[in-house]
Amino acid sequence: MSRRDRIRAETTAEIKVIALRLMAAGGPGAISLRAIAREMGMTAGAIYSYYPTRDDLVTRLIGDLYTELVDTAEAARDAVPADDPGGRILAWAEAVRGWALANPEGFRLIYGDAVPGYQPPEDGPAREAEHRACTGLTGLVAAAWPGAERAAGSRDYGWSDFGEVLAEAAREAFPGLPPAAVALTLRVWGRMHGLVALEIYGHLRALVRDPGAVYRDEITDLIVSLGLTPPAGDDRRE
Amino acid sequence: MSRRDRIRAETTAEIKVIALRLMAAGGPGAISLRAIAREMGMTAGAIYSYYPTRDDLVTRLIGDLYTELVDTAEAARDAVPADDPGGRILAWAEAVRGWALANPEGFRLIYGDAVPGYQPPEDGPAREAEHRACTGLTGLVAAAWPGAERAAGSRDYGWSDFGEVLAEAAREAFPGLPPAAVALTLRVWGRMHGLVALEIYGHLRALVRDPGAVYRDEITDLIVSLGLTPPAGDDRRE
DNA sequence: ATGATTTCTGCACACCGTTCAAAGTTCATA
DNA sequence: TATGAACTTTGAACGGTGTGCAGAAATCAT
Repeated sequence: MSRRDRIRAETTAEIKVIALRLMAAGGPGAISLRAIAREMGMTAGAIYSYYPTRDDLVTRLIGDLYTELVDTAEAARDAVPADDPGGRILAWAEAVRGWALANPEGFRLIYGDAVPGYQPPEDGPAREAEHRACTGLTGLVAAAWPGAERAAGSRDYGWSDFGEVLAEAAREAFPGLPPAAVALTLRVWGRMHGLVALEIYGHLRALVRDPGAVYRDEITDLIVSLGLTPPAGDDRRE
Repeated sequence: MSRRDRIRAETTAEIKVIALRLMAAGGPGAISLRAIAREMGMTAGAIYSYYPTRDDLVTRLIGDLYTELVDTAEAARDAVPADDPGGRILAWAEAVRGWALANPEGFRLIYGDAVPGYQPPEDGPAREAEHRACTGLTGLVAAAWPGAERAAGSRDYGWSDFGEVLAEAAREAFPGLPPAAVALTLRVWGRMHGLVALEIYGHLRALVRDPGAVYRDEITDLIVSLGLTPPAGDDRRE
């Protein structure tokens, strides 16, 4: 690796770091090539040597952030013994919410309108992270299977109901798991996502004092509905 | 009402209509004063006679859209007899999702990043519509009470846990309803919101062929968890 | 040391929201 | 009906944005 390659890698990374800082400070809209270049003592045009366009930079950012989010969730899950599937679900959910609260702009970048006109690419690190998240959630549901079967509803799903990538991955990672479990996984995802999205976008701010308590109730109910026993948290508000 | 007032009202409305069309066509980011003025054969500066700033226009748009969404949901609910609370919940949920699919950019405007740097005001039509939505949902939960009590979790909530406006409204509209029911209402909201948000923002696109079926399963499960009987829909996929 | 490759500048273009003086228009009133 | 006030619109300006491109500058391989 030549000296120039090293410097190039450093510059590429520095751009991303500054972009992240700008985003954390002023929201996704504050990510401007000119502002980045200004902080680096460069001209805006110079950035085009590292990222072909602004959206590519945003794409990379989303990939990094999503990966970080999934890393956090996986780590939280793995901190709970595998023989406590309910605890693992709660850990995952709380990790996601915690990360979202700590990185609200990151959450918006991942799950909201990144930038006006931004179109997420079909693949790339972000999709890969989302795939990891999906697999992780499927694992949580699989750990509750077949006890959770009664929560899966009576509709009969087939593998053809799902995208090839997801179906393939689910069948390989969790042999014997029926398609209905994957549908349930998506519902679990939605359930973990809903309240956090509302909270991050400020829709709960004026309504409830401790959104975390409501979220915890929701996840606890989710765990119970999967036929698992939720961790014995104190039922009092924090 | 003078002639000038009439023309002014028409112009004010036309600006909003064009803004809506631009948004539907190119997303929230396509709402530009210059583009609006261009379509109206005016100059951008002229718009400032009608809206003090661009964000005010967006705020009005959000108010209109949110009101439309809540109107739709309420109408769908009222089309189901009151002695079928489960059916009313399903109707509300499906109406919300249907509206979101028909107006994805509107949904983004309401529940996502409207525009980079946009800060939603504390009050206004949007907050009022959100308040109506909240009340509507509380009504749906109230209709399931006290049967739904077991879904409310064991945490003990007090009225002080909620915003004054919400607490006041809930106590007045549904006397005797305990605070725990309001917490449950927020959870119901989150549950209705999660999958729709994921779908609108494209996170389910590559994963599942018929997100509507999964959503219906989720809402059905929600209805059951409230101790109600869901409408007897056919269990087959559409 | 030379030639190729990469990086960066500086300028240009087109777009954006916003402001403002001046011109144009409408309206109420004397 | 004439006049003055109120309102609307223009057009230019300012500062901001992403994006291209010619050419200068720096770096690297040979």
